[in-house]
Amino acid sequence: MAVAYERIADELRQSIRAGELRPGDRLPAESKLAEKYKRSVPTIRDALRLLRDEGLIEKQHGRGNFVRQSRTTVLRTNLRHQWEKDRAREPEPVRLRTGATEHDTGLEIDDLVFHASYRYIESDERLSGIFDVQEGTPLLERTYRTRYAVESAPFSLVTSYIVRGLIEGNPDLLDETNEPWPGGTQNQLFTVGIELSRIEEHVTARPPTPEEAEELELPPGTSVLVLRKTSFDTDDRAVEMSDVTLPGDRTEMLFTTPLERW
Amino acid sequence: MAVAYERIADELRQSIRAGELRPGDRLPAESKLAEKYKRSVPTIRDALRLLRDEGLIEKQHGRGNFVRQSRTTVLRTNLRHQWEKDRAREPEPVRLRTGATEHDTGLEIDDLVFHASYRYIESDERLSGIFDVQEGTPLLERTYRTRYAVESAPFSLVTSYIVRGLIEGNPDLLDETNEPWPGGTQNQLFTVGIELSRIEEHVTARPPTPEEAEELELPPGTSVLVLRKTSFDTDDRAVEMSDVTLPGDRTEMLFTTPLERW
DNA sequence: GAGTGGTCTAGACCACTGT
DNA sequence: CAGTGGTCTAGACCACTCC
Repeated sequence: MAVAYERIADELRQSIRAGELRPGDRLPAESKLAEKYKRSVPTIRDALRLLRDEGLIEKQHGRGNFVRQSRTTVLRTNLRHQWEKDRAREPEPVRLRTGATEHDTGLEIDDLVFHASYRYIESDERLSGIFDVQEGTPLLERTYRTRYAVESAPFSLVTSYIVRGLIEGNPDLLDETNEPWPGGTQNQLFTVGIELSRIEEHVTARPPTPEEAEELELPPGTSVLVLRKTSFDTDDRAVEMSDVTLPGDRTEMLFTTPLERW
Repeated sequence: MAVAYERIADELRQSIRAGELRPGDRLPAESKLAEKYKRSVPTIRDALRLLRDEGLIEKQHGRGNFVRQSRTTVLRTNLRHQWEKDRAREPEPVRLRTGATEHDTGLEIDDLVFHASYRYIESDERLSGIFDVQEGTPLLERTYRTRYAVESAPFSLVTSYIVRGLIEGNPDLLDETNEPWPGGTQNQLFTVGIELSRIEEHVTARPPTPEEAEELELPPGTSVLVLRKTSFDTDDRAVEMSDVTLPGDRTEMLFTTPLERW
């Protein structure tokens, strides 16, 4: 026989799955549940923690425990890369109209709030391995935050690295006040004569660091998806790398792999 | 000022990150930590739960709290699809030699243990939408578990669906005792004249259900990666769909997107 | 059997929310 | 202000591991 807090969690889980408790509903107060199940409040809290870790409920200090609503999910596809490449050579008015994120999500530019900051750093061991340069080589580090205008938490944290020497031919690329750059990184690279041939995306999931949980407003128990995107030019040289952190509870990724015909 | 259990967690986290506590090391007993920090045992346990949710420590009943070792991670790439397609028309001796998982991971067939079971079901609303068939259409449901020979937990739970009518031309495909089928699903489809043109993979992360946590031996607080793979034939018809559940703490996925040249 | 973590009690007081 | 969850105490007893 399962222990008390598991049994209580089972009963509440059942109520939620059966729809007796609907998304947004408040659960009875912890003290009420303690009376009902004839257990102490800490035991009730153990049961509720189980349900929270399963993503079924959400605790709100001073208000109660609520059945969770799913947040707006963000779709990210790998078709965006070809789309962005096609767009990179279009004239500025076309590039201004929409970006890759809007292309993926079907949103308008005005629905999104975007923030960028630039920093100059020197290549460390990890980045030197990726870009095949000596340690200490000057890099441009670009940090991006994107969120819905109507929500407070960003849905992606992006840190992008690029070898500074590659883009110095166009001083506009070194100035963060030019962000958001119409046409994105592929257009930026196009202005210095670089064409991409391939994108690699490395995907893992892990628990958030406390800092990530804070910034993404992640409920405890939620993972982050970590995507490392590396762009290769036509000489098969890594020219740009981005670390992308995405909230696991509201991100969907779609990868399409075409196959050669027999 | 942070509360007591957060402050204790911070100190322990710092010890782990600094390497004073190394992977595999046992932490002092909870009662010892309670003495050291002059707090009650439940407060110490709150601190340890934080670290467990961050994946830094692992609790072992009756033994102690241990700094976590990372488990063997499993790499899954989308290059495997083209590789599997190329292999599908090879003669059986070639197909027997190795499978897509071994191709991705660099392992030998003997390193892996594989289990399959078949079941006949009728199409529900969701599956009917994917395969564009009427509800109630007979489907073959195939369930797969794959694990390392030296570990007890599988690293993938796969449930695959296929419209039965598509594959009835080859009765061998309806018999689970023929698994593992050399050359995989793409070779199976080849035997009934089906060629794939495209694979879509839909990736999300979420907390495991209690059943998944049990089967994958996931420590509490770990997410699962959920991959829904849909295979399309040369008429752009969905011919096979798999739900793949992967442990988030030991799975890496690599997606390569080739770009058309200017 | 000694030592460990797991479950549980019956409270106390604090912090936050909404009226 | 009343009601809610958050933190914390100081124990008790149980279950598991290892010697």
